[in-house]
Amino acid sequence: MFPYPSGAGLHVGHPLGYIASDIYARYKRLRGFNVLHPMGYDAYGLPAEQYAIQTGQHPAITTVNNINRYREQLDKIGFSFDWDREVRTCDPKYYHWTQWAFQRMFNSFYCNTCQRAKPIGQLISHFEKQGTEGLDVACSEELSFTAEAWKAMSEREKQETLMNYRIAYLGETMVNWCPKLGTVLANDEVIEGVSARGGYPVVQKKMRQWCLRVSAYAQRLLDGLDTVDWTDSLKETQRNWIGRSEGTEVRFKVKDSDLEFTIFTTRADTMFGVTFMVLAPESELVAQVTTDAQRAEVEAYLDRTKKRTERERIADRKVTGVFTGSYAINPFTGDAVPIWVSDYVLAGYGTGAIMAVPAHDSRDYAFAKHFNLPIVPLVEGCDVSEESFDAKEGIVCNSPKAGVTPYCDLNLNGLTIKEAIAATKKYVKEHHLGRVKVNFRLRDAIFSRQRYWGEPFPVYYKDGMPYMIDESKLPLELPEVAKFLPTESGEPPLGHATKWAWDVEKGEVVDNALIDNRTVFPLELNTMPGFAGSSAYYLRYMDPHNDKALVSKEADEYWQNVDLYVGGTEHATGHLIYSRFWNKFLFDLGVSVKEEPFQKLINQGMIQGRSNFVYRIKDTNTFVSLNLKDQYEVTPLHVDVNIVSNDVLDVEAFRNWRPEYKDAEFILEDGKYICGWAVEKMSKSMFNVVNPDVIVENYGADTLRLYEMFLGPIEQSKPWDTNGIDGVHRFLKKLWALFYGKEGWQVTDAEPAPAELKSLHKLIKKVTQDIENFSYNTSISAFMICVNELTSMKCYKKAILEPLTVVLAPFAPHVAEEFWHTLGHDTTVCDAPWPAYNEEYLKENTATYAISFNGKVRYNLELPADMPKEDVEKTALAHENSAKWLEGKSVKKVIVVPKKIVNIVIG
RNA sequence: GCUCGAAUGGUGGAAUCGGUAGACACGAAGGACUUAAAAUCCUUUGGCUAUUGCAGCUGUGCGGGUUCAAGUCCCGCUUCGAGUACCA
Repeated sequence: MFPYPSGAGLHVGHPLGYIASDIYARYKRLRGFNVLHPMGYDAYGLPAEQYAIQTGQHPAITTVNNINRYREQLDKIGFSFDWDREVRTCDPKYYHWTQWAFQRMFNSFYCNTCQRAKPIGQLISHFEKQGTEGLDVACSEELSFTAEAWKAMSEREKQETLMNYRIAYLGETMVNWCPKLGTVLANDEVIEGVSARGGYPVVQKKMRQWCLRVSAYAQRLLDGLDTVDWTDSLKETQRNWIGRSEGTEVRFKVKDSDLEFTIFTTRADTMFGVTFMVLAPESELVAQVTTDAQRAEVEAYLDRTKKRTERERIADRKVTGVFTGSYAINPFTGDAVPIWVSDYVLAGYGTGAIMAVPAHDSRDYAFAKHFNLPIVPLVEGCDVSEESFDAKEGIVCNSPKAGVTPYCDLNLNGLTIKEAIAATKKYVKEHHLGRVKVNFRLRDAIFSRQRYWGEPFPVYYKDGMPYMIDESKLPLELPEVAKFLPTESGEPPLGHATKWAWDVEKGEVVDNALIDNRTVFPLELNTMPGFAGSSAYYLRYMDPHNDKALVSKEADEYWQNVDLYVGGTEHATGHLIYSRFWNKFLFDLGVSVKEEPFQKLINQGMIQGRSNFVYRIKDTNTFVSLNLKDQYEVTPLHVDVNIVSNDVLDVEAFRNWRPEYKDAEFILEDGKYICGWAVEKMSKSMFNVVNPDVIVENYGADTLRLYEMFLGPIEQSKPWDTNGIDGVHRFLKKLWALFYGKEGWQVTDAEPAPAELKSLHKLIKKVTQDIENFSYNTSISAFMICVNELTSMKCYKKAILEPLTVVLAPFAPHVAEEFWHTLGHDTTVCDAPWPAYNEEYLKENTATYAISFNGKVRYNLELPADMPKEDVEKTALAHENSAKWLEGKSVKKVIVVPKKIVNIVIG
């Protein structure tokens, strides 16, 4: 995953994933593969713009500076990136194709029957021939009109109608509005009611916004997860986010009225236990069903809920609601049940109306208890006096109730819940009471941002409706503005641009003054969100300089999709959903050859900071060492980890660190000041940031690479602790000592001994297997063992060191390169072939068997390695040591385990 | 609440199919070399009891179970982490 180049530069945690993929890339190259290992920058984003607002510095300048700093830092670590393929999302040559894809989405609709996107022209001809008859397509709302009605529509009406079907569409939707940031945010950019960036409050607001019909792809996004090699937990996160739910829609008539409305339920089996209905406050039905007697009360309630922000609703989950005065007729019982309004029903999910079955739904139960509504249990033997019975298991009863004349001929009594759901679905279908329906939690993505630093939309407005500028005129470049803030009239920052109008005839951007709404029209003022540019960048790497297409057919067919993608789990419900959606759309267009963009995904863990503390005695400038601090009243204070070594404070450095500590006094233990420590986020304010540049300067790039990998499994989050780095650094020095003795270069051409070959081949085998499993930390252990063995055997023979150098190359490329030249090669180590290991060398002559009795190991026995199982058994039983364990007992059976264990079971 | 994952020495972590738990590394203790320091090397290092009996017992969050054999499998808990949350 390419990085967002932030102003803080890289800390030691950022390169982790890049080191892991670099090792894999180098390994695959050594095995003879053509590897595409690229790098680029996700260069549009809020921080550069916020910085611009504060300082006036143009975000483009900030961004370039940050990129240069990133590049400098990355280069120090020695990555084998193919920099010729670098992409930057803010480069017009790049966002040309972001805009292009958006236009294609605008000009497409989603056909549910064939489960793919199609050109909007096909939809128009369908309308011309038969209106909406026989149409099964993704849409914002179900429309129904005839061919004649379509033809009678004005141009504007037609455009409005098409909006309902386009994959990129302008929609009037409830959005997450962040007043502080002055922009809307996507669902994944809001966490617990506040913005992910900055933590500012977010409110719900209705706005006309560009949206992407991601929901149309919900089923494919779900199914595709079965075809990719990702961790189960990440797939599970995406499944939850997509939230497929199979259920039934049922129509309820309103008593004494022509009105009817539809509810969605996954528990069709509970139709006989409905005791009231609930509408979402935002539902249009509320006004229609409210009786005059209740009107004042209902309106007061709506008013109150509107004022509550998302955050307040989360924080305070009191049961609230109001009766509308109307009743609905249950189509299964004929009963009239009251219709209520409550904010526990969401307008955005299902139909915005529910049937309440308090006996079997905890939320309905709480509501019923609060307003004293009846509760009818429907499962044999369940107790609903204290809480609802939500489990989907048991035998149905009371459906219908005994002794009541049946209203319909459906009887669910005696069925299991599963059977009852199926039976009800069947009944609903046959009697046209509703339909079987699959709902998804996944919503369409809101695609407009009221910001400056993002891709401009290639869109102009005519008669209030959006039109795409000609595809051949792309890219539409981001204009200059005087200010990066919203305008006085509340328009986005692009409202400040003076040259931001589109001349259709000339096909170019012209001055706003020329707008005449005949040939010159105003351009869109919103920009695209961060995920626009980061959704298809991997395709661009395959063919980065192509100005005719996002990617050529040849390049795409050659490289296909990403074999190995490395990045954090924090993108599970953002980038990794959008990217999959975007790629599936391009797949439908025939642009991408693979339906899933990322075949294998590895989630690298976060590197946390390891903070150090000093303890100041209250009201003094005296600091007390960790293990003596309990004798005083102390305040723990963060101290810069760079002046602490193995938790021992450099007292002098501390006095010089900040002026207020110049005269600090210390209470030491064993002559040292020991600091406390804690694992926290790596951040400036905790003084625990470790810069990779400093590590490279002190130990070299290879030590940094090795240590980052040695720290633990890639997937795991772990604190950075510079202390352990000496271990891997020592390993490199020992290896160096094999090549260069005290008298210098000492590699010989002598024939290697069997023990030396064994050591080498053990290493090659282990490293080969480990790299394939991304278990780099254990590989490095294997290197250390091998080098220790070779050192103790004083083996510095070329036949051993040469293959060793090659397998080391992915991990420590600089050192390996140096050795490779020393060994007399004028090629680079990257061109070497990966050495094969020979099992012959690994074979043992003798094997040590652990002889155990009833699972307890008692003694060891040396036997020839190729001794047959039966002979091992006999020898073990016959051995003199066995006699004392067998005394007075009989042998029940003997088990010889491949791992050289003989277990003798005795009675 | 629901879903998923994890728990192993002072620390990071090994243990691939159920087969001698603690590889490798850090830290710590002791020693060699050195005027001294750095660097390097050697020894010890889960706990307990021994240590001129060189071994024994115990031990992978807790309680059970399966098995000749469990860190690993099964059942029931505890704690921590991640995701998600009036989704009907």
